[in-house]
Amino acid sequence: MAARPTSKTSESSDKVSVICRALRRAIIEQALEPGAKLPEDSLGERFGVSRTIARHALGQLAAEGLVELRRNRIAVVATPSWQEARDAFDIRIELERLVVRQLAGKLTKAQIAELNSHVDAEDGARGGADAVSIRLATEFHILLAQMTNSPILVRYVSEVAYRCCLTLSLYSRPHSTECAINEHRAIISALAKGDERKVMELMHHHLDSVANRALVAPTPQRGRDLLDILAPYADDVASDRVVKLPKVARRG
Amino acid sequence: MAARPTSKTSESSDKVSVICRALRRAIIEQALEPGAKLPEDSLGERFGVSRTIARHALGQLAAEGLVELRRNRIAVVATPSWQEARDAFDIRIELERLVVRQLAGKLTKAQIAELNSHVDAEDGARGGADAVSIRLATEFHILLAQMTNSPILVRYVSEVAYRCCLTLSLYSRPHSTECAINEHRAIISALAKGDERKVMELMHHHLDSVANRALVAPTPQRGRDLLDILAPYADDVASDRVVKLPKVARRG
DNA sequence: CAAGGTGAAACTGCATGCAATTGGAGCGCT
DNA sequence: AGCGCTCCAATTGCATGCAGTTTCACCTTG
Repeated sequence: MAARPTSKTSESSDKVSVICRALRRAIIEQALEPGAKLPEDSLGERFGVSRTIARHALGQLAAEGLVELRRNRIAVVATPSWQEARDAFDIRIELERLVVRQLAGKLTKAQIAELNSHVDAEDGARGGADAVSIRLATEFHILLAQMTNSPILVRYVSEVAYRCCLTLSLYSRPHSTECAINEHRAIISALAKGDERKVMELMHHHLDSVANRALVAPTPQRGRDLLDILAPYADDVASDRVVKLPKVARRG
Repeated sequence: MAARPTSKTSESSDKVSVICRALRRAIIEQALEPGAKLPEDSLGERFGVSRTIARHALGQLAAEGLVELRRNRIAVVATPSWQEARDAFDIRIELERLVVRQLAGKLTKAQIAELNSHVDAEDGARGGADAVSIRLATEFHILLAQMTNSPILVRYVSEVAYRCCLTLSLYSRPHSTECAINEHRAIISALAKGDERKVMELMHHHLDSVANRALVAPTPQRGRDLLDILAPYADDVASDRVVKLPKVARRG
């Protein structure tokens, strides 16, 4: 069970994939906030490709849930509801428990070293920008998933982790990354020991506490803006077209 | 918790989405076998759209893992390895346990009726084509997922279920759908009773037995064709380009 | 007859062009 | 000012065109 052939369907060095990666990163580092507009033209211009390609990339990202695509409208960075955020974390917990269950006691020394050095990097970035810390923390989980050698699992864990990352920028308050790092270390050590139960419990607790720390409250009223609040009520109206709102402060 | 707004990012009535749905269905009903070629031109012609659209659809399906896309080559219906099939089922088990856990004891009478009538339909189709039985069985699981009102969960369960469906056509022997139907009924009844533990156990057992019945053996030799058998050996060669095979019977 | 080379057809990768839709600034009316 | 209307720039939806790559039938050669 040393090494399975790695890639197959995903992410070659297509221009499309390049743009996807760039946007994904920009989104999880919060350079692009939820709701940010992503016009095909501008994207194409910025990346030096035609609209066709930019459009295709947006399609992929929409499939991953990072981007919202509405017919005839400018694509925007996704703005998951609080409930969706919670759902994403629930799914993530199950998937990552599966990851560590498969990994417990099966890691090579080299892999453990790789994990440790990643956490060291997380540690080193503690003083820097929040965005980088978040990205590194996310990448730790993806790194774990990759060690299962299961492309499907990698894909799902990555996707759901990115989504969670996205929600952090919406609902999170300034957080201390410190304990998360310690939890990462604890997980590595339990993995090395091969204690399956323990590591699953650790991962569960880790993600659950991240979720609880991040997703502060059901936010009954302080949703992002009017549109979000009214969205459910719009179901009765013909399409998803809201009635027509008086001018109101919108974020850029 | 009556009804959350349904769609958002996914599957409007784009031409692209239409094609995706059509192909997805064709694939899971095995009208398109794994390995079948999907040239953009032909697709476009058949669905009365341009290559651009067909291409975009293929991109989406590739993101779902139903189609394999290799640069400059004709897209083909995915041919998952046995290991990937097993991985898919493992993930599916976790996801669907999550589904029924969320659903236990929370279904309305109408929903239970809907589930029952679906299983009746499965029952009715027992005499007919295998393809239809398989599709209906898969749709039962997707129906369950939809009742969670969690779009993310719906998406992942659907995707992974389709993938599993695909693997069935590769590695399955003629199977009896009968017991699967009974298991579906048992799940409904446990859901209605609200017995969370029981229903999770039932679902686990159900999927596990489907997987074990389907994924017969590591299939050391009887892979689909020469190319598959040789694929691992091709890793040493420069790219993924196999050495050059003597002419040999290929399907198609 | 098998192995290898060759050219045309098939196909993909990508850009561009055109029609249709949207959104928002500006204007007039109250 | 507030509200509604109109019209134009911005933007998307989609088809088509061209260049580069792959595939495959056919032909040549040993």
